Amino acid sequence: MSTRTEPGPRQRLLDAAQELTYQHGMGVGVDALLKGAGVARRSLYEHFGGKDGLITEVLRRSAAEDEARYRRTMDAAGHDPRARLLAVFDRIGEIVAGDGYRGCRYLAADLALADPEHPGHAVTREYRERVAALFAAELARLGHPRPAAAGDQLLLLVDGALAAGATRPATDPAAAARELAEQVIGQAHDRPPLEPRA
Amino acid sequence: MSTRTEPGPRQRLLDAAQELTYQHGMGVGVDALLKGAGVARRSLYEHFGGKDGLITEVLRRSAAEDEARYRRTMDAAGHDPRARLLAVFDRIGEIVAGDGYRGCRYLAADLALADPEHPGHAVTREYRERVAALFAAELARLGHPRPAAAGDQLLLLVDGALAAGATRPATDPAAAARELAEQVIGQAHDRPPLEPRA
DNA sequence: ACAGTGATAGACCGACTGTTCTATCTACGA
DNA sequence: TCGTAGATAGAACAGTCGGTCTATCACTGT
Repeated sequence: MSTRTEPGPRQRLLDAAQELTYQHGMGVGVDALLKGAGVARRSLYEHFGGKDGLITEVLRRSAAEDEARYRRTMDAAGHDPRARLLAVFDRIGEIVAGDGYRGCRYLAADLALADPEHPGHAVTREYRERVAALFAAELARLGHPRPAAAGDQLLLLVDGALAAGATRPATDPAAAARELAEQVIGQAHDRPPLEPRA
Repeated sequence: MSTRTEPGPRQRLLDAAQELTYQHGMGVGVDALLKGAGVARRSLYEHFGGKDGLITEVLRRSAAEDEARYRRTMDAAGHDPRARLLAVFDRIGEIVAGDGYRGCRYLAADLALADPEHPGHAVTREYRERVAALFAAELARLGHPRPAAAGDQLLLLVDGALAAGATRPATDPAAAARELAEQVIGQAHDRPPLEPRA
């Protein structure tokens, strides 16, 4: 009955945390999150149980958004699986060139959350599986002999490009990854099916 | 005159910090570092000026060690540039499969040190340039038409494999990266060979 | 009119942060 | 033997951490 004129504390908290954890890392203080959201301290603990809960929820929402973005980018590229996959790397080029780009949020989260039991890890893991499956589905449509393995390769290229985009932006990593992605995709056409299940 | 029977506080501090910052991230407390090194509090500030100085020095030393390791791995593979480059990916496969593997230390440092002015960033940046140059030199020996760009591609594959090794170890990312590295290296010849090597 | 609900502000907590300090001990050189 | 340098232990600093608490305000439906 609200959420129309104003987002409400929970939404504001998620929005602020999504932005602040990305810009300043997972180490941002609770106070900064509260001030950024304009929200009472108590609201955080009532809605998310604590900082870890908030972070996990931020990762979950980001992952859903980013997966949807992948799908939209691919859909905008038409029906040809090859064009759809390459469009991903073009999009990554834009993202990496953006002003506020500070590296892949999920990789940063996995590296920063030292505790392997942190629920955030499960979120990032499942997100990667979904993206890899997204790629594999296109490759399967192309008749690729190893769609799953090649999908993993594409995800590796994506992660590499996102990492290099943060550390060596001058080398145009998205274009470099795109070139290699073409090789991966090309294996669907002019390469014999090697071994089934390598 | 010393350093023979016992490493001395400075060395012990570097050793402990190298280990602890990798295992628990850059967020480890000073107390943990001191306890891990068995060193007095004051020694840290006399030798390194503070935690940031220690971290920077740890990155510097790690980078020197890892660059030397790259060279050793390549030298052990003989003289053929192709074999020397691929040996790197085989080595990464071993590293990633190791028990204590927790991701690339330099990428983690860049993502964790939110302050872009932190001196650690310069260390990691120069390290990556040296490694990329290392690759480019081998590619030039192979007569690759774009050794610098291809060296960047190999570094992207390395970073992607190291990242995926931390987040999706079951997908054998080193092998996936190695396959793509073969494509990069293969461009040195007039015709892309396309001969499956797996 | 009134209780219920959810949000607010902000004091407060113990634990921990990086840092500075004094004081003591030990080893080496003059 | 004495002085100095370097290392030690550990108290203490102000600040921040994540989290709990009380109290107040605004809105809602009955």
